[in-house]
Amino acid sequence: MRYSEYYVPTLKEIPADAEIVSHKLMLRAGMIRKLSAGIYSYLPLGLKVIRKVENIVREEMNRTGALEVLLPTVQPAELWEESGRWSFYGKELLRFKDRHGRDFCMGPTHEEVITDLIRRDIRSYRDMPLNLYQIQTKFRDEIRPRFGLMRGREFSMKDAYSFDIDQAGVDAVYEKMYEAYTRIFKRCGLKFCAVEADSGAIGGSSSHEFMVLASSGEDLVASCVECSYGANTEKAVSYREEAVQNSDKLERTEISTPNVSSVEDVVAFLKNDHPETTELNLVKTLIIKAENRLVAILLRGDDDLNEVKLANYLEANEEMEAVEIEMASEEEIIEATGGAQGFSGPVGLSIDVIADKSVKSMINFVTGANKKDTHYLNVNLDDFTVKAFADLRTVKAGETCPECKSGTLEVTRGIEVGHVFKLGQKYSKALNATFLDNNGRAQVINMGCYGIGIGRTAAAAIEQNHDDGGIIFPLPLAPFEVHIIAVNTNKEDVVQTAEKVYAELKELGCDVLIDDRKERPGIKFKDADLIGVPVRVTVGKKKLDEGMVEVSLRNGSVKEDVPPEQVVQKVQELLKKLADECEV
RNA sequence: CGGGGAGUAGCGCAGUCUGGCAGCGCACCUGCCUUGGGAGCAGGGGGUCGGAGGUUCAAAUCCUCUCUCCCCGACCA
Repeated sequence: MRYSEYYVPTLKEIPADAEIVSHKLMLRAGMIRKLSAGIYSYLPLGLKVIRKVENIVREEMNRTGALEVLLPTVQPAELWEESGRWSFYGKELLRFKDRHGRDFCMGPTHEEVITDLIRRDIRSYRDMPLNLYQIQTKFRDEIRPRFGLMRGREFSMKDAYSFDIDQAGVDAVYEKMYEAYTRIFKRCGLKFCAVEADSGAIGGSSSHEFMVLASSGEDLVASCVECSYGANTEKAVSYREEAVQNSDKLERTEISTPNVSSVEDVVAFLKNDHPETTELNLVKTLIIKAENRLVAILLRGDDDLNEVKLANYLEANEEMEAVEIEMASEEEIIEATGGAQGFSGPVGLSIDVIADKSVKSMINFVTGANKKDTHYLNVNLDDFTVKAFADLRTVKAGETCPECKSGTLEVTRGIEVGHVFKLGQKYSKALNATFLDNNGRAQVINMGCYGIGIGRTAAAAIEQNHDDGGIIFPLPLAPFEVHIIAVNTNKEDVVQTAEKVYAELKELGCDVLIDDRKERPGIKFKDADLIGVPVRVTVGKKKLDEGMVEVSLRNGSVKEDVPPEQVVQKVQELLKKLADECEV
C-alpha cells in the first residue's frame, strides 16, 4: 500500500475528550473516529487491526470445532419476554418500535436468539454437542460509555453458545473454550490472566473472566502471590480466621457521641475512655434500598460492602430479581430506624438485618443506637435478630488467600477481554429448548456461553504495547508488517531503492506500507512511530551513499544497516523472529 | 440517575465577567525554499459562535428553554 494513496488521517494534537492511552492513540493514528457517545467509525487502519483480531478468534474457534453463524442485530421483544429479560435487562437494552408498533431491541447479547434457533432444530441427543459462534455488532446503552473502544455502546463481540446433553458435556466445552481463549490472547501478544468472576446479567453458575492487566482497567482483580487463585473483586473471597471469644459478654451501655458517626471518628472519639475499641470490634450498619425494600446490612468496621455479592444474595435467597442496590436516603433511614442518619445500629430494628459472616464471631462490639449522637458499647448478637449471615464484604489487598491459606492477595486493575460462562438451563428452560434422550424422555438442553470483546482486545493490546511516540503493534495485530520510509523523495536513487524493496516484499506476499509522500522526513518518522508497524525499512540519502539501508524494529530492539540487496532477507528474518515470539 | 464542566474554522484553544469589526496556533490552498525527527518566508481560503426564543440601537457575550459532549459519583452509617 502506498501511503500517498491511503487514508490515514493522523493527528498531531491530542483530542480533548480522550482519557486513556489506547483511545488517544487510536484517534491520533487515524484508526477510529467518534460519531456519537460510545459509537465509533473504523477507518482503514483501525479496521485492519480489528480484522486481525477477528481472524485469530475465528481460527481458534474453528479449531475447537465451533461453527460460525450470523444472527440478527434487531431482535423482537417477544423472545425477551419469553426469557424474562425484557423487564429484567433495564435501560441498557435499547428498545424501539417498528412501523406497526411492535417492540424490538438492538441485541446486547444473543442467548434468546440462538436458543430460539436451535430449539426448532435440535430434537435428539444425537444432535449434540453443538457449539455455534458469531462475530457481530452488539449494542448496550451503557450508563457512561468511555475510553473509546474500551467501553463503547456499539461494539463488536465474538459470542459462542454451546449446547449439551448433560453437565459433563458443558464442562468439556467450557474447558475447551478456556484453552482456546488462552491461545487467542497469547496470539494477540497480550499479558493476561484468567480469574473467577461473577456472572452478572447473563446468569449461570461457573464463570471466568480473561483479564488483561493494565492500569487503565475498570475491573479490580484479586490474585494470590503464591498460588494460582485469582478472582474479580466482585466475587473474590479471602481467608479470615474466626476471632477467638476469650472474653465474657458485657452489658450493653449507651454512650453519647456528639457529631461522631463515621467509623474512623467513632474509634478516635472512644480512644481515651475505651481504648479496646478499634475498627475490628465496631459493627457498621448500612441501610440499603434494594428494589424499594429497605434492609440493614452489618459489616465489621474495616470492611466494605460488596454490592454485587449483596445483589446476588438477595436474588438467590429473597426471591428478588435484578436487584439494584442503592444507599437509602436520609428520610428512608429515619423511617426505617427511627433514628438519625449516621447512628444506625441493629438493636431494635424492625427491618430485615443481614450480616456479613465476619460479624458472627464478634463480641462486645460498638454500634449506632438509632438515636442522634448516640452509640452502644458492648453489643452482642443476642441483642438483636440477624435474618442471615452471608459473604457480603469486598476483599482487600494484603488479606490471606482462600485457596492456599498462606499467600497474600494483591489487587490489580484489569481489562476484561473475554468471559466464559456455564449457563446451565437458564435460557433453555425459559424458552423450552428440549431434546429426547436415549430413553426417549424429554430433557432440557444444557448451555454455555463464551464472549470476547474484539475492539476491546485491540485497545487492550495498545494499552500494553506503546511508548511516547505511539503504538508498538505486536505482529499478529499489526495493520501492516513492514513500513518503508523513503526519506528523500527528491533523490532518484532513494526512491528507486525504496520502490524496489517495496515491490520485492509485496511479491513475497508481505503486507507492506511505503511512505512515498513528498513530505519532510520528520513528518514521516513521527507518523511511522504513531502507527506502530513492527518492522521499518528506512531508505535515506545519507546512508544510501554509503551503500546502506536501515532496517529496524518499532520496539527498539533492532536497528541495523544492511546493503540494499540484503534488505528483503533481513526483513524476512525479523518477521520470522517476531512471529516466533507470538507463537503458542 | 445525581453532581460538575464544556460547546467559537478540520484539530487545540482565547474572546463571554464589563454587549460594540470573530481571533490565535496547528492543519488546508498557491508560490519560493527545504528533505534523517511534525522546518522557514510570502500570499490566501474557511466560522448560521451547538439550536430556538427573548432583552437591546447593537448579542459569541445578558436572560429563558433545549440539544450534544466530557468528567466525577452512586460504601455518610
